[in-house]
Amino acid sequence: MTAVSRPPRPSAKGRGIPEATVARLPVYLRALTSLAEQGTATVSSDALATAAGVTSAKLRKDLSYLGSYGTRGVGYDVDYLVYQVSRELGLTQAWPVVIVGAGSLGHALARYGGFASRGFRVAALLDADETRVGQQVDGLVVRHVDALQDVVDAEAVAIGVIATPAAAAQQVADHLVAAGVTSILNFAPVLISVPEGVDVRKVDLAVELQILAFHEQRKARGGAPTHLSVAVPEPEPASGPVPAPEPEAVGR
Amino acid sequence: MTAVSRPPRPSAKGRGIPEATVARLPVYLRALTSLAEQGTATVSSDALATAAGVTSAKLRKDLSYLGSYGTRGVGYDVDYLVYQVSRELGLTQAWPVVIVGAGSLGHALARYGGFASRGFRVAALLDADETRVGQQVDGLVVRHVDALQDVVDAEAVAIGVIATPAAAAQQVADHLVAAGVTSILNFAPVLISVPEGVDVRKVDLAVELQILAFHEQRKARGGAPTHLSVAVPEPEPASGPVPAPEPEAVGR
DNA sequence: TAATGTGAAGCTTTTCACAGCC
DNA sequence: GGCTGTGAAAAGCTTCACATTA
Repeated sequence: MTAVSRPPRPSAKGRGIPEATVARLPVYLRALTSLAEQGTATVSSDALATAAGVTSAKLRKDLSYLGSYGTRGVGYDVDYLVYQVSRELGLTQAWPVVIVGAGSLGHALARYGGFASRGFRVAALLDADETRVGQQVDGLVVRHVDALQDVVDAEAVAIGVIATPAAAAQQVADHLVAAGVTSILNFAPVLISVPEGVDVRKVDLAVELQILAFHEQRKARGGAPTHLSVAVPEPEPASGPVPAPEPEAVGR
Repeated sequence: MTAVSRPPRPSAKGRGIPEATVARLPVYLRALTSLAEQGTATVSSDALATAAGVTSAKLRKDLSYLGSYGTRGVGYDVDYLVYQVSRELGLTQAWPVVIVGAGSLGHALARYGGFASRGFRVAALLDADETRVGQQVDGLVVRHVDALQDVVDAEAVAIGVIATPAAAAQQVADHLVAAGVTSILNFAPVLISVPEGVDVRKVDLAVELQILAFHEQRKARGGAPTHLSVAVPEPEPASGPVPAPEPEAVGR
């Protein structure tokens, strides 16, 4: 079985914040930061939930895993909650991050402003292609991927981002792990396998679009969204494994 | 209450594929496509599950929502399953997509190869900045965002991608919706609100990194991952809403 | 015999609704 | 009076384990 992502067992019985909650904390943090910038001092669970796009019950339950940071009858102190959520997420320091792959995606990531403002710092932008090495990207110089170990050692990098083509992703992941990186954000459209103890998260543009397409198709049922077929090969059921005739009433 | 994303009620009782399953279908499709390219004709749930990074039980359960496309004692016909999953996702046609925002992210998205090969086609790359209009990106010419309505009408675009700065995102979303787009993939780090019936999915780089940071921090507990503090403001509990002294044994 | 398809059990997440506190 | 914090119920998702079938 391929080892991939291992969210530290959510239900470590009692202790531990549910994974679903962890995934929403960054959203709350962004909403809170925005409120703080607008000068809002206090916010109710209702108002914050609206700003974050969740229900107030969910928000309160989520925050309750961190502790009791609100005041009944009043709400939450924005600055204080920003601090608590940041601390919980481990953002009391700027994490150095190494990006491997200086193609257009790597460039875009390196130039992404939300990086610096939200707890991260690009320690290096690396590429295996000599023609890209030396390129200047937003004050950063593309270095050869051979420098990976040096970068990780010098800056105690724990998080790596893979922005290479799919074909190179596994090898890059191996290098990252070997160099000591223990968390990886993978933009390559391929499953990478890593040893126990290394976390991997995946972002796949096509997957997101395909999920949208699924729902879009259901809305449009009948009204063709485009003109004609283009993508998929043939409907041919191959040799003979097709039991059901027409796949309609799919039901359980 | 802000209307945001509305996954067509997963549990429409009996009918309908669970949202969690829908989100994995694209992953299965990618694994299947890869197997097909390698010339594999038949695959067991075990092998496919490994290739997709899930358990075989989950895979079988997921596929069972689509119908009975396997053969007991044998497995699944790869080509046939590719077709069935594609059809379920609505990928029997190439969906035209409009990208708004021709900054480095917009460029990267427009040049993303996985786009064309996985069911989508960039109908247009738009930007509000006149200095970007006319730029050539991979055979595509950046057009002014005023052309949005024309593009949507001419190519029956249903899906839009927002790759603008956060400040412009809501306005762009409004324009997309007004033009007739009913599915939006939002890369801007801000919550956009849209009317009922429009689906929104979000991709936020910083959120993904922050989730990784959370787990990374837990692993490293004790071993400082970097040198010192940089990001967050002050620990000051503000005026007086702090009930708990030290936030440690958070437990329920 | 080998591997799918699926009820049923177990777990996680969400929602409800209200006691408790400011 | 208003709003948080949280048990309890409901819904959703995953895993188990095995009857079923080619």
